[in-house]
This record gives sequence, structure tokens and C-alpha cells, in this order.
Amino acid sequence: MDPFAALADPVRRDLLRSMHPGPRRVVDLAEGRAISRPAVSKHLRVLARAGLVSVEERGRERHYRLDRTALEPVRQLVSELIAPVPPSALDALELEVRRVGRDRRAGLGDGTSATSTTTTITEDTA
Amino acid sequence: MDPFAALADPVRRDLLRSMHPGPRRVVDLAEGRAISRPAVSKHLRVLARAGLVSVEERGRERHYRLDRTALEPVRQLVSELIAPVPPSALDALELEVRRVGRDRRAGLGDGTSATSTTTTITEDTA
DNA sequence: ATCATAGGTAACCACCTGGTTACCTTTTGC
DNA sequence: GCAAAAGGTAACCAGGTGGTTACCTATGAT
Repeated sequence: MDPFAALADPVRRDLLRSMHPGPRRVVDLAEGRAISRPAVSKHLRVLARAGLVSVEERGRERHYRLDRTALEPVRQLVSELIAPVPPSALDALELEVRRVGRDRRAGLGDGTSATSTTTTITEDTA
Repeated sequence: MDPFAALADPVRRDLLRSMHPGPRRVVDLAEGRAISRPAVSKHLRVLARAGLVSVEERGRERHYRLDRTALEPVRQLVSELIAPVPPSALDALELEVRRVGRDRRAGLGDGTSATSTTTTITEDTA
């Protein structure tokens, strides 16, 4: 289970937030939640396998601690995607534009493209 | 579908990377991949519903463009979790430490805790 | 010694997900 | 006008996910 998949569940994200200030016991982590303790246990196992938490066994208690290093791939992807197109990639973009141009060669004189419609799909509550 | 869930799939992450330099057509996005075009279509719909991409219809082509703004919640969570414990939260940490101390009152004199074992679970290839 | 507490595991279940093939519509090229 | 290309949708299927209850072990408190 990679960190991305582990972060996909809102419960797990919230568990991580709970551990942010410091290690937490399973009972404490389960306390406020609507779901059962075994469910929390499962989520913690997922987080552990993703490397996002480490466990410290203290007697009968297990203290789960956030392991920030496993967030690195996520941080990296986000900055990679947020970053403006690097100069070195401008060639590729240029090529793409030229290829599209070739596809619709002779077509619509200016790029104002009357048929072009940009749509942002909004969660249609299906 | 929230952006976190959308990013959980490696194919979708790669699709986003493909769109990073600029908008891409569905055929182009499907080209290199092992999966069928309808499968790509489905992934694109998921990305669209998460707000991570927008579509520009150009005749029979649909150009999918990365929408960076939808990445904001992800970026925020990561920095929230990576950030060191803010001074204002130190009280909570303190309280937690004190509570644990109360729990094992009279117990183990120093904190060197012989029974304490920190374990980092590594993907056991189940 | 005994009882409560912490917490993991197993078995089960409903539902979602990601993939497929088949098919359909619309636009474009000739 | 007609064939090809772009791409969405439907129906279907296997497998994963998240939840539950029941149960078990181990540690700590009295």
C-alpha cells in the first residue's frame, strides 16, 4: 500500500492529524470516531504498511507515531504538478501545439476557435 | 470523489504528469498505456470530478488540462503534517505526556523503559 | 489471583473500483 | 456521401475495501 492510497481515506487522514502533535494510543485514536476500534486498528495497519506511522509498544499499549518521511513522495508529486512548466519542457509543449496545428491544417484561420469550450466538471452528486 | 482518492491510483497520477506540460487529447493520453482507452476515459472522468482536470472540447477531440488548484487540499495536508508541532499545540503534547505518566504512576523510574520497542513496519509483501 | 483494559485477528458482508468488450454518436478527411 | 477517427457509455466481472461482531492474548490494577 503506497502512501497515496493510504491517504485516500478520510478516516486515515484524520488519524494522521491526531498523531501530529505526538504519539497516540489506539484507544485514544478510536475515541472520538464513529467507527469501531477494530476498524481503527485496520486503518492503522494500512498506515503502518504505507510507512506513514511507526509503532512503539509500551506494555499493553501501542503508541502510533506519525512518520513524516513517508509523505515525501506525496509532497514531491504535488510540487512536481504545481510547478510551472520547466523551460526544458517547453519544447515538448511547442511540439504538441505544432502537431495539433498539423491535424487541423488549413482549418480555422485564427486560434480563436469558435467551437472551443472549456468545461470544468463539478461534482454532480450522482 | 475528492482529490486524495483521485490521486490514489498510479495510472491517474501518471495521467496528470502527462498533462503537466500542457493539455492532451484522450488518444494521446491512452497511447503508451497498457490499459484500454475506455479505462483511460474512466480515469479521466474521475480526475474531472475531483476537479483535477478540465476539458476543452475541440471538435471531435477533447483536450484534458491539469487544474492545479484542486491540488491545494493535498498540498495543505502534507505541509500540515510535515510541519513541526506548532508552539500552540505544545500544551496538548504536554498534557498527553503527563497523562501517560499518570497512567503508569510509580512504574519505571526513568523513561528508558526496557519494554519499549519502536517498530517500523515494512511492507511484508503479503 | 482475578478482573479489567488494550488491542490484534478472523470471518463475514455490502459495496466500490478498475478492468474488459461491445456499441454508439459526432466530427473530420477524402 | 462515406469511411475513419475520437471518445463517451453500458453491461459485466473479479477483486479489493471498509465496516461489522465475536473472540483471543497479554498486560496492568487491586
